[in-house]
Amino acid sequence: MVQYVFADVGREHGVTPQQAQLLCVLAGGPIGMTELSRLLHLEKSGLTGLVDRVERRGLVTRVSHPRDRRACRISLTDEGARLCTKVHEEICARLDVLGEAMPEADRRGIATALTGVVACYGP
Amino acid sequence: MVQYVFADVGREHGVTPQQAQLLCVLAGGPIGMTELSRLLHLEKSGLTGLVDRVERRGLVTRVSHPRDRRACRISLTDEGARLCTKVHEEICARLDVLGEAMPEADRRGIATALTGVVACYGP
DNA sequence: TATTGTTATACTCTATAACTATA
DNA sequence: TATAGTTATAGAGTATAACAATA
Repeated sequence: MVQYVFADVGREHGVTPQQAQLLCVLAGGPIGMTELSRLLHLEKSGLTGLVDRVERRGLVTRVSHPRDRRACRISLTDEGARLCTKVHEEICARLDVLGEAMPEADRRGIATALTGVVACYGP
Repeated sequence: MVQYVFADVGREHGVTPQQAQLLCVLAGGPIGMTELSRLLHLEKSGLTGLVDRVERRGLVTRVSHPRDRRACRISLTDEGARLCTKVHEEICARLDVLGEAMPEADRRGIATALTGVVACYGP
């Protein structure tokens, strides 16, 4: 259900789930291709195309690394950052609706437990 | 993380996440294309191709409806059922490992709360 | 030599629109 | 007319392998 919310909100803003995920990861600051491919569980070759398509829409740019001329870092443009914020807010709003079906105590319990799992096994 | 487990296990058995999901849905018994497209949040046109590819691998078959000659129902083959069981068990095993990071009480609390949410909003 | 990122290739997934056959 | 499913088309996602440039 979370995936469907992600896909629906993204589609309404003209981005695919993978593109939305890329934007969300970049919200924390620019990242290089190798690190991105690790975070997104994607081969670098596939990432090249994904970044190409999102760059073509003006949502990210490749910024060349000052000291390593092989490398680049992917950075959100202003438009990309705006879209990212909007999509993120909307996803959270719809997920909050799902959360209202359960008692406050359960919500907090789940948050705590899952935070622990992610801390152990997460990215 | 659940998605990654799903993808990893599927790949090790030669099926994509979407194909694995199709097999899992069919584990409950044969289903028609229209109903399947609703369950999988897929357009019928896309479903045709998905079923084609899985059928080509001998994991499902189209069974024609006895009374409505337009319709067919998709059914797991013996091989498909075997693969489905194996993949399902392996996914559960790996997710159990994640669950071990949290106390038994949390696990049960999450199961109960999420079951409630799915009952409200799920498929 | 190892690493960074890209290109080439081949499939798979997905949506839209137009279509066939049957009800 | 309405419904079940397919075909056609176009774009997007993904893995593998080979590659170029730089460290």
